[in-house]
Amino acid sequence: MIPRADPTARDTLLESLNPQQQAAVLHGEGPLLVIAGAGSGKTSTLAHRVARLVADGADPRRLLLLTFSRRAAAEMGRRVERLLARLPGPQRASLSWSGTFHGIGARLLREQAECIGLAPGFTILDREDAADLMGLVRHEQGLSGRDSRFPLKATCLAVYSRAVNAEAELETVLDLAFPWVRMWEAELRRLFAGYVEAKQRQQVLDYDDLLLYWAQMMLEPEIAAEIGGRFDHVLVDEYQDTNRLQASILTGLKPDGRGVTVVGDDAQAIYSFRAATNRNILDFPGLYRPPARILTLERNYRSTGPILAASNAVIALAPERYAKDLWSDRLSGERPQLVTVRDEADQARCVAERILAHREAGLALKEQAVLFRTSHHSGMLEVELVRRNIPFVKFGGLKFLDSAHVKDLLALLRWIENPRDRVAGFRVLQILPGIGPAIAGRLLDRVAEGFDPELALAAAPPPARAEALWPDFVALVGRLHRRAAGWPAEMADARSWYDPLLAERHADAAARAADLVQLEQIAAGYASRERFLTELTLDPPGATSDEAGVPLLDEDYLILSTIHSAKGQEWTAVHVLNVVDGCMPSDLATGRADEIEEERRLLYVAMTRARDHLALMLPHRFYTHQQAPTGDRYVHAARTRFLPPALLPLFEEVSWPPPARPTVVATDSTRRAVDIAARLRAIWR
DNA sequence: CTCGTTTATCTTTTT
DNA sequence: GATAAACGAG
Repeated sequence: MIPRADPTARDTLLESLNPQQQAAVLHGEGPLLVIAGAGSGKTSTLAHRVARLVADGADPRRLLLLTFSRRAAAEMGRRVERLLARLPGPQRASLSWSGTFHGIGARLLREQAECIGLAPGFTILDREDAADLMGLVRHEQGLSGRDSRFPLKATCLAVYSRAVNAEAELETVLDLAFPWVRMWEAELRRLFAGYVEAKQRQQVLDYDDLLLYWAQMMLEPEIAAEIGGRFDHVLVDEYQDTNRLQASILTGLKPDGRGVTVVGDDAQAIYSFRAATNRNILDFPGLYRPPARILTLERNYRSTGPILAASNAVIALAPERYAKDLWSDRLSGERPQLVTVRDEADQARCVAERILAHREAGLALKEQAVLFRTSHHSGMLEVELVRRNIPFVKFGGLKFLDSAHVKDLLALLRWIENPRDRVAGFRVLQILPGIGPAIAGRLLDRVAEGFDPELALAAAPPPARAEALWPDFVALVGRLHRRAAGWPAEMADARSWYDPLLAERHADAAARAADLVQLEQIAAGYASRERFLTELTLDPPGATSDEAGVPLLDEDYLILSTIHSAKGQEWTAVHVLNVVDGCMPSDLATGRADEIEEERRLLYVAMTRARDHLALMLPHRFYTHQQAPTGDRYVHAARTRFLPPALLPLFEEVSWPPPARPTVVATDSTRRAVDIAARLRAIWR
């Protein structure tokens, strides 16, 4: 039992908080719902609550902190650690149960595997691996080919995932979210059954299984009591982004709501495509007797008055939401800007220039961010930034783990860790020349039957074209299987086997080999092969930058991020790209009213990331990526429907390039000449 | 059977 | 501009 801390520690904790925040921090044992507006100190309040509980004697090892996204989890963990470090008294154990739902789920399942009939050595499929497995089953069931156009493996996985996460019938999911594959219902059902069987046979779990098995496990009264009893408090951040499955996990952990705190903001719900539902927030209070207490944080500490006014106006047009009015006393004369540019190329140039101007004015690149709806929207800007030597880090689109060579090497490790993992084995065997799907399949069958993959492979007739490489490969499998070299030395072993093959397979082998060196360095940071594989799939390196590699932490760099990945973050200056109809709302999401509402909240989230400076970019036309055989390339875009004329007075409208230039037709070539000059100068910089 | 080439289709956002 | 089916040469 940790001794009660003295009351002064408590007082110090509360000092920096406003009365509403203090109420949330001091609230006792009953269920608590905190509705926290953007920039209202939500994370901070939750972190303070944790610290307060510890100051009052709670054992930090008996606290469970859950979030949806990895970034939020990391941020929360950091804040709590900092606060706990400031508490007086002997060194305190740090939080041992803090992370994403998926991460914590993986830990609990690994631990409880025996009790629920799960192989403790299960491996986890990331989304692409899961899609590959879906593709395999899809092929086996004869759903490929024909004159039919069966949905792609990724689409199949999306449908499956949606059904699982929403705890909904396939029929309903198809009607609501995937009407264009409606006619395949029977085949999809059969496919999903096969997919689930394949996963179980191979002892692999996909992301959804981490929640699904966890939720199922919580239905067993004995296990539920044991696990729930480990935690005195369960705190969930970003509750608006949780889905039915996650809500049922929470109920399973703490049926009576004692010690449960959830924090969220329905105005920032942007994950309904993942089956997140605002019903979780709305229904939360009524789950308990007496109902949960509701506290609202409405004071915004982040943004200036004009930025907040514009953001509030945008969200105020949403037909349905929790009533909540954010206010700020951060005065400023600067309204957010609506910057009209000709096209995406100009948008890239303009944003780059404005960012440099901010930096000239003393604002570090790290204090600035560029946000966009989809990952590829930043493509042109990335080119422009590289050209101007502006370092940046991009969040949202993974490249490192997605690249073929990295996946190859990881597949090898995963297959050794779990020889029944067919997706991994399939991939590994086909690295060898002369081995294609058919031979690989046969070899995998042999491996699955035996206990020792080395013996199974050695007994197999070496495929003709792979004959020369075969003995080395079999020996490597044996060493890895027996863990001869130990971790992380096996990583080097595997890499030295793969390196020469890489040279044959790819022209740019040098760059790829460098990636693998980096992977090996990352691997060295993990205690074991199993931990490495699990944690890398659940928490992959989130950022990619240009080929130069991820900048060192102390360097200055600009942040590029999808709006989804930007949630919970804030910057002094924010640019939002493509605030036009077709991008926001995305023309893929203009089907149903609730989809459009989610896009509105997305814009709201983007705008409320800004502290002092906010610019929304409006290119007059933008390039659509080969949408249809109609071949239309440039689309004329209008300002997003979320900014109707009535809201324009809240913004300052500017256009770029400034209209000062005489409007001769030749402006085009003049400006191009200026760009080339800049490029030439940049060569020597 | 493998593997390179050719053709038609579909594309968000995250764990 | 990636993915998957289909074709054709070894």
